[in-house]
Amino acid sequence: MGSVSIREVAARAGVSPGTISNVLNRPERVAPQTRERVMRAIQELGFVRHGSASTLRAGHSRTIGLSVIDIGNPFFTDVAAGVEEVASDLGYAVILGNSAGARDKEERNLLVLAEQRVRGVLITPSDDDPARLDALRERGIHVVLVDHPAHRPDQCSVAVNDFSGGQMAAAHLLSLGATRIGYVSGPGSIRQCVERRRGVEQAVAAAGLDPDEAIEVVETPAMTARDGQRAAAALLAAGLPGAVFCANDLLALGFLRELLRAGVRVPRDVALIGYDDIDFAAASAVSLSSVRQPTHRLGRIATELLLDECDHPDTHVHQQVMFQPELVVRESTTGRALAGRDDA
Amino acid sequence: MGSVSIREVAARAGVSPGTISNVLNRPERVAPQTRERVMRAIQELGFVRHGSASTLRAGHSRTIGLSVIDIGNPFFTDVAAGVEEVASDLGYAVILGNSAGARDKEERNLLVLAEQRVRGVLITPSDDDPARLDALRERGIHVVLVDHPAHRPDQCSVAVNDFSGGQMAAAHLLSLGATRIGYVSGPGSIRQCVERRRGVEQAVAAAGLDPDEAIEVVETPAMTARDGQRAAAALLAAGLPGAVFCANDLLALGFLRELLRAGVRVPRDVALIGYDDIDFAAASAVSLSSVRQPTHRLGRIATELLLDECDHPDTHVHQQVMFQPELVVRESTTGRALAGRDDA
DNA sequence: AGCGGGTGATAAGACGTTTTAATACAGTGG
DNA sequence: CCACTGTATTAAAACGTCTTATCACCCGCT
Repeated sequence: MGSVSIREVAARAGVSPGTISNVLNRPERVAPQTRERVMRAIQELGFVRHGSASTLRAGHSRTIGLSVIDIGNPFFTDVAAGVEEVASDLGYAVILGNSAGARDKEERNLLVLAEQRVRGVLITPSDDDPARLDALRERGIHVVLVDHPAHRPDQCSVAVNDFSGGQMAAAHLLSLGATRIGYVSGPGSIRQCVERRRGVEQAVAAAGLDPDEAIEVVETPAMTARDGQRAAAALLAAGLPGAVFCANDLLALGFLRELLRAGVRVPRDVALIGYDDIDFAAASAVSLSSVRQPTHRLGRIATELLLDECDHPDTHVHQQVMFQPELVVRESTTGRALAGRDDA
Repeated sequence: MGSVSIREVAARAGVSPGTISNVLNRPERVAPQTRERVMRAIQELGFVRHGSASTLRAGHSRTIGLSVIDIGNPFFTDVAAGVEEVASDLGYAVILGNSAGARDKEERNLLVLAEQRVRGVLITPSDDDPARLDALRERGIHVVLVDHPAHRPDQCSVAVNDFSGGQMAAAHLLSLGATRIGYVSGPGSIRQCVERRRGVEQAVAAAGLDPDEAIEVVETPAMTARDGQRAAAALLAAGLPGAVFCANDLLALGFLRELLRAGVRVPRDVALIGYDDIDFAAASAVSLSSVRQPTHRLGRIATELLLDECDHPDTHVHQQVMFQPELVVRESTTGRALAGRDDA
């Protein structure tokens, strides 16, 4: 039942426990010969450092938390993959929390992270309330916002311009001759949904239309394909606009599916565009136009900022990074079959 | 800079530190009135238990590890969602590791988990070598295999019959009149791929064909859509069989995409079936036949087994759970448009 | 009054690591 | 031969919690 401690390694190598610790944490301070001997003892005994003891004494861990809204959404798994790459490279482990859009779940997850004394947290907040995050910061846990611009200059964030993305999507639909746009939004509490909507309104206004009349908004409780299906059913009953913009691709794919099931032709009867440009968007029944975000980079850069903040708190300067999204046009808004991603 | 310790809470509540610990861990042993007072002190001071100190002293944590092969695969995120639900309910946190199919990455992740002194590990091994897992068990870390049947009776596992699934898929293709089947396999090191292939061989033999002649195998380095696309390109060059079975849906979706791009009609020219029945399978350009697995349950049950093993080691009995997969027929093998999942 | 049993709370010693200050030692220049 | 500098190592004190044994107290009973 082998919990080998630093002590036994020390005995085996004929040195003091402190030296083992030095080999582990500042190898350069210990003579090559001793180092070698210690390494061998570690190998032979199968020693594995007790992370908790280390964290307890050192006052901080080599762990960061990642809190996302929906781990079932490829957007977030792409982000997570980017996070994991960087963290892993710098020797940090990642604890993943899925808030599923529920505020209390998010809160529970953050509590767990606080208990684990994570070094920092990457979070896509499920609402706009900064109180919880300030509480973390007061505990000495660094926080970087992901896919959410920081309001204040004393914190890091990495985001993509959602207003602009909404504008692009709507402008594209308008350029196809649409005069009425359905906007399938996620929960009104999610900032991204609100921003994209503002973008739509702006584009509609710029086209000389009245936003109140030209935009039909459907709010869904979450942002899954199922919610998209339901939204489509609702709009089919209420009167379908000739152009629809869904706040993410999962919604759009569900929406599309319901339309096809009902015999609606896309894009002939309805032009449809999603958001995120997840991999599956290009492969759907009618390939889906979308607004692409640099997902993977989002994760990478957020993690780099966070770990810089953790490891070099004195030289670190807070940054609010803002990317620009990119319109990707496919069949669902043009009818041109197999208009694929250029990099595919 | 608020690290409030149990000590300060004790002072505030006018009791000893030991009592705080009791309130936290065995509330029933402390008088309701004192408990109340302590709770208030905890609230007022914003105390958060130091997980590492707790783990160090108690000898075990409230954390489990989950190691998967590809977090970008919806199959695994579905599993992860199930895991997270159960773990969270029982007060456990989940540390997620993505091996990306690489053995050394998996090893690194397991090391991190061992350092964190996780209570147990749920793992879908990326190869069939039991040594690493035995090493974990020797450290007192419980291990449950996910999507991988245990060879020995002294460990828990939750799996789905891959042999049977491969058989189903192949039998289905054969029933359509195919005489030659392409099998797009993932890496040969992955057990699931091998089992499914064995199923295919069995089905082919049962149909009176010679497996060596009737089956064309393409091994891919990983199991992503991109690999599927490459496989399709390869088979297009080498001569496409009239029926193709991909070892998972990501491969199949990529495969499908490349076929359509090349002007091949599905299912008329090629019948195509995938595996896993991820959500996106039903929504693809030509909706994808697949072999459905009870993904979410896989995660839930594996976690229940693991935590039972952790929390009740004396009464726990090891189980090897084996589910049966289910054939889901859609357009890509029948041409019947919009043959959807019955629950959609 | 004395005794036994039960309940609640406490004191103090771990747990395994990191870190600080101290020590030993070899080499160098005077 | 001494004082000094540096380098390599060590001893010992933390870190915050849990836990074991102990203690104080009250109640009811003889």
